[in-house]
Amino acid sequence: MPRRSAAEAAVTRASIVARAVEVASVDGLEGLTIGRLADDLDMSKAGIVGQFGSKANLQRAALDEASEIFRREVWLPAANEPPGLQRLLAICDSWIRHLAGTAFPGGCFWTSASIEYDARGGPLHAQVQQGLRRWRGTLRREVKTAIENRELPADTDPDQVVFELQGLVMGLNQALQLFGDRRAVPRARRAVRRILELE
Amino acid sequence: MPRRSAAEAAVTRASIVARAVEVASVDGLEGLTIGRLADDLDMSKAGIVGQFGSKANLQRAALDEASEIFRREVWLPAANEPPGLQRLLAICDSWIRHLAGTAFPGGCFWTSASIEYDARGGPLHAQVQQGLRRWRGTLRREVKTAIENRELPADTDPDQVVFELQGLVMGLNQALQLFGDRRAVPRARRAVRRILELE
DNA sequence: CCTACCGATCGGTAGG
DNA sequence: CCTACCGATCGGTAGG
Repeated sequence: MPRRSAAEAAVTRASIVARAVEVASVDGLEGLTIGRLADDLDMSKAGIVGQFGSKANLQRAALDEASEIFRREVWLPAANEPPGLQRLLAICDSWIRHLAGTAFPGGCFWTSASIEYDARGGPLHAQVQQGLRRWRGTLRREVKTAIENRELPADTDPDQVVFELQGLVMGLNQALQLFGDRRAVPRARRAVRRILELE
Repeated sequence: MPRRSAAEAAVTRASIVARAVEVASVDGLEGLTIGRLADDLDMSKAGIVGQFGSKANLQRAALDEASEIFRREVWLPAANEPPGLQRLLAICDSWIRHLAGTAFPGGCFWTSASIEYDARGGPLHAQVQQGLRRWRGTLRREVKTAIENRELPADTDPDQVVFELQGLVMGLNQALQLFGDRRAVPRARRAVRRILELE
């Protein structure tokens, strides 16, 4: 018999994950510790371990939650646009807005996770790789549709565009987080138009 | 009286720093631990602490060494080129070669350090910020010279170019490290030409 | 979800 | 640069 109802446990779990996302966005997923989380949330370490079984599961849950936030802030606002250039531009718009906003105190969660696990093995490496690979696929699909729609030049290379957009966003994140330079936001918007050869 | 000569101590110190750079490039500067380093080098923890005084000093030394490697691999090969577009292109060339090479097992040291400290306070935040700010200044100077030389269009925005180049390199690092995608190297070269409007 | 506890490892010190 | 040691914290378990 659990000491709390399933509903109460779910609320607790959600609050743990929310705090874990905040901490990880600043200190990294490897910087998460169960003890600090317990302290922040005024609960015992065992209470946290009991919910997730292990630190690795907690990290996975935090990455899943960050994923969901990204989907909500970046993909969903663009999902209703017509496929092709219009949706691609909407995605870039909400993507830049997402980075300029306050979703994560430590900046782009995926960029951090990518750097953290790009040279490390383990399950989190695979999860990060898979998430980013999927996002690249989403972008590539829209570029391809835009080419088919003749909204972009026929000789556009979708992989080149996706590559350049991904880098752009990482540069924006650095300018905003490391230098606090808000001028990077209009620069990023301008770079999007240049990458798509719209100016 | 030291137990070893100053020359011996310097050799030891250099070997510690070299290993610290390797470890930090994979696990981050925060992932460095004195104990692991001592193990890797078959020496005692006290031997390491004795050389640096504290973990923070060891991290600083590792970042300084990474800085020196960057200077040697990226700046020096371009330093003899005439200022302006030619030197800028040489820098981009050696920069891309540096990232595609094996200088650091975990990929671009500065990108990792930037992500690690962009939302954290402390002395390493300042050191990373200063190093990257200086590099941006170097790039901007070459862009400005290229404009004065009429090698780039008069309406080129140096800060825009620097911003885009910096992002490009971060994207290249992700493609190479997280995805092991060597096709990103020619893509990066092409993106340089696009950013500078040379194609 | 709590208290009480485990062995391992952390950064660092004392003293030679 | 070593041995021996410090208190603090790590992830995690036992039992309620």
